[in-house]
Amino acid sequence: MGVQERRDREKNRRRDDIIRVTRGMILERGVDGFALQDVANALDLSKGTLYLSFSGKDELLRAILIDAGTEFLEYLAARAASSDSGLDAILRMGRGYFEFYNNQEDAFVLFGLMDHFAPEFPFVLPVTEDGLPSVFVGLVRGCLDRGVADGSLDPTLDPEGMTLNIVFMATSLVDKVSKIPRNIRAGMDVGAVIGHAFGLLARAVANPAIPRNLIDRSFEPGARVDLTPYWRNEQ
Amino acid sequence: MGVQERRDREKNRRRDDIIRVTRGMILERGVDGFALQDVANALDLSKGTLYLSFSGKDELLRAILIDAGTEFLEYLAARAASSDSGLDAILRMGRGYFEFYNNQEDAFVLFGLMDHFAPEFPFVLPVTEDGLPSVFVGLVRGCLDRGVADGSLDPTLDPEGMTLNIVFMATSLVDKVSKIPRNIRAGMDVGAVIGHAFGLLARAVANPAIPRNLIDRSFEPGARVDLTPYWRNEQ
Amino acid sequence: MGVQERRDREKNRRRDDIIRVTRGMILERGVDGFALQDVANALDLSKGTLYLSFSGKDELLRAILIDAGTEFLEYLAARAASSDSGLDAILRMGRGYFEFYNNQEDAFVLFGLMDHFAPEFPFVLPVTEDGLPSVFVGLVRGCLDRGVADGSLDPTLDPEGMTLNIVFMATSLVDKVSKIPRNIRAGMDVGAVIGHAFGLLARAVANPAIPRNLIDRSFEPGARVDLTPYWRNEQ
Amino acid sequence: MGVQERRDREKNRRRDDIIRVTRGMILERGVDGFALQDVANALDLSKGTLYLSFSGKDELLRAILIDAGTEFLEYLAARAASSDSGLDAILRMGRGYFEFYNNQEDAFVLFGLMDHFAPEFPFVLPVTEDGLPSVFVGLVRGCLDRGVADGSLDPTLDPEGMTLNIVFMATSLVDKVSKIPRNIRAGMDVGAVIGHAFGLLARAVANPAIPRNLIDRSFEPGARVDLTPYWRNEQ
DNA sequence: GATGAATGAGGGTTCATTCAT
DNA sequence: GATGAATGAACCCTCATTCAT
Repeated sequence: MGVQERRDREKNRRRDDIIRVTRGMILERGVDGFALQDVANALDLSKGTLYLSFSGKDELLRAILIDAGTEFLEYLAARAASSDSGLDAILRMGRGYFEFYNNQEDAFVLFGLMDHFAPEFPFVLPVTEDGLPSVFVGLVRGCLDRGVADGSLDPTLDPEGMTLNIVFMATSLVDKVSKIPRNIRAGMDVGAVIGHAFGLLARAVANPAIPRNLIDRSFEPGARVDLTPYWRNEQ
Repeated sequence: MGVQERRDREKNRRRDDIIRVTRGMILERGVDGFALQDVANALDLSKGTLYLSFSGKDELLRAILIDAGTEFLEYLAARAASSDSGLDAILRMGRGYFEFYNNQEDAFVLFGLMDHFAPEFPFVLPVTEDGLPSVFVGLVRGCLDRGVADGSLDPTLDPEGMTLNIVFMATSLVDKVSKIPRNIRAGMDVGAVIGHAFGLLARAVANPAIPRNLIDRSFEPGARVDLTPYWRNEQ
Repeated sequence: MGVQERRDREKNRRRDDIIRVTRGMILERGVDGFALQDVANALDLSKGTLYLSFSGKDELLRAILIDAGTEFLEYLAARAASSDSGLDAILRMGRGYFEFYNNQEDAFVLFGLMDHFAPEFPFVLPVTEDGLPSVFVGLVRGCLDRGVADGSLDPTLDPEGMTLNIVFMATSLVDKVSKIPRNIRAGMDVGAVIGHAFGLLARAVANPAIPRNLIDRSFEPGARVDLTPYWRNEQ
Repeated sequence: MGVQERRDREKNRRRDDIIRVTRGMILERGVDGFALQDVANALDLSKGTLYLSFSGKDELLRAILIDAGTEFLEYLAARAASSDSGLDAILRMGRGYFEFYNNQEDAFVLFGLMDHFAPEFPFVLPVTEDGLPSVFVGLVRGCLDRGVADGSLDPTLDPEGMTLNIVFMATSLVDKVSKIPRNIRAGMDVGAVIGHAFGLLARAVANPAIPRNLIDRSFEPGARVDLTPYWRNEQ
């Protein structure tokens, strides 16, 4: 009993070690920039040992990238869920993007590599695949639909088209950041860039009755701005 | 002399052939999806001959991607040059993005691969490298400075920070598009998505006195909207 | 003692399980088509456990193939033993071949793989090795000697040379059948082909005074033909 | 001109070298008993160089085995073609088997490996594949049909069934021989064994009016026996 | 006795690059 | 200048076997 348990723990630890080292190599040298031999060496393992935890390089990469993607999307979904209007959900997701980058830079970057690794599942596609893409697309679409219904978003909005645009832009930013070499990234305020971009998006979809500067302000860290009066009046 | 000249012409033609074929292969199969042998075969050349025009695969790829980048940036620079205000320059560049994609999709896509291939020259960096990046950065910066000076842009704008943001977002979109597989791209109105994104950017930087819907309208194909009255009044 | 006994029984059962599963895999995928891991998985054992019963893959395969060979040869030996003349013994062994194939196709096929796996003990060799070969060779040789002595076989026969020929041809057929993929084998009347071949052999070695058609007839299933009058007369 | 020619010659020589060495290794150690590295080493080449002549191990093996098979079948076809009756054709092919073995032992042996290597084309199948199998099957079938028509073969013969039997037996012998290790083979009169087997086959299919001993005699090396009177009388 | 993680040698294949011709 | 044969390092992957637990 204890033996089995310990073995599982060891196995998980091994798996985690491999993932950790590989994550680092992906971030450092890119998906094609390292060999399994490198991973094995870094862990003082033989190459064959890696195959006990993963069926091959493919699965290893997928595991890492999908993990990162899932982590990211779950974070965003949680943010959106705790909102009280469609606009609020959009704003929260936007801030989430920003905050997630600052806290989990690596996962954010890895998330951006998904398309490179699995271009057959581009996140911009509104197609229903049995994978993560639809999660993000569905997430954004849900916020827009909700916002149009509750009046917090521009009533003339085309939810379907705008979903595509937002997803496209959001994932573009992620992709972009994922390809900036670490050392250069360190010298940039990437978080601020991302925040700005989402500020723009919010302004584009909000109910026009809401003063734009309030939207901008709501993106400032720790801000607590109540926008409801503006659009509730309109209803 | 005539002999020398002809030799040079031949050499250039050879070089162009190689570039042309390789471009196609990059677009079709990706940067890592083809071998030099494929290029040689397609041109009925021997593999070794390629090394007479390029010092290796690396240089070949660089040449192609930088060509594409140059072509793209020159197009944008020409658009910006023929403007009569900073805002107009921004709008022209935005429309240029849109139009260039529709007319020169390939170059647009290849431009987007630059970062993937040469991440040491990311376009987002405002640093002055001896390469293209500074061209784009300088281009955008010039428009913003001009617009702030002539009143067509938001006077409260921080030109340096906003340059970074715009370049970042613009190149993000390009990168993103460059990674969508051709067949999927064909089913999307990518041009429209790009157009939307730049519409948002323009709204963000324009002088607030200008009605937003006029800015939007100015992005419609073939539009001729005169925005000058609004900001000239303000001055 | 009881404990020891039970342990032995368990050990034998384990060994038999391994052999059974491996047999199936050999027949299904060929000698090189499976890994020890597959065997272990099929039995819910660990790979290492297999080494408690067998010193390695080699010994395991040997055991299986030799088992199959032994089973086959014992069957033939029993058939030959219950005969009342050399010719009868040959005929019985021939029919035995045929019948064994129909009843124990798998063992027959595995028997044929012996040479492939252990070509150093080819069954055709009349040499006395410390293995099975000599059993078959001795079996056939015994029948021929007996038949020459009792007059049922062609008196001009060279027992030594003919033994070689018969063993060679008989094992050739077995080998051949063992390499026909199962699905194709299912569509052929392999038993009939084998029966024909042995009919030919019997005709070749019988006392010429015996009408050939009677020999043929004696190969028909369930036939009871008394050939003794013909050669007894001759004596 | 001369350059191209010489290059081709060199290339062919290289290819032939590889084939020669590989043939030896197949005969010595079996199809699975050697690695491309061994071949490369034996020729003082790098492993990669082999890929200039063959697309992989598969193609190399196929080339060798199919070459051997073609050579063998063409030899037999030529023998059969120069016959003056169905029986004669059978006898000639039989002697051809025998002679080919003595003269071209290696090709004979390699021919026998075809099934092992490409079991999807077993020679025993009368199916019409676009490959060698049908050649041999068709060859034998043609002889039988001819012999039944001209009276030299047993008129009660079932050509279709007998074709299968003969092909089966003939290829069985080839297979068998191909698996005997070279050193052991050297101590056996394999040619004689093969000759005997075909003698039996001939006796089985010949017109019964022909004395069997004459058939036997016709298999002796250099024999010139006219069997026509016997079956011509019957007609 | 049983486990299964770990090994490590080896296999086939690809490809950018070199260099004698 | 042009060739293309040759290289050799790398890469991913498989698997029989060992051994500490």
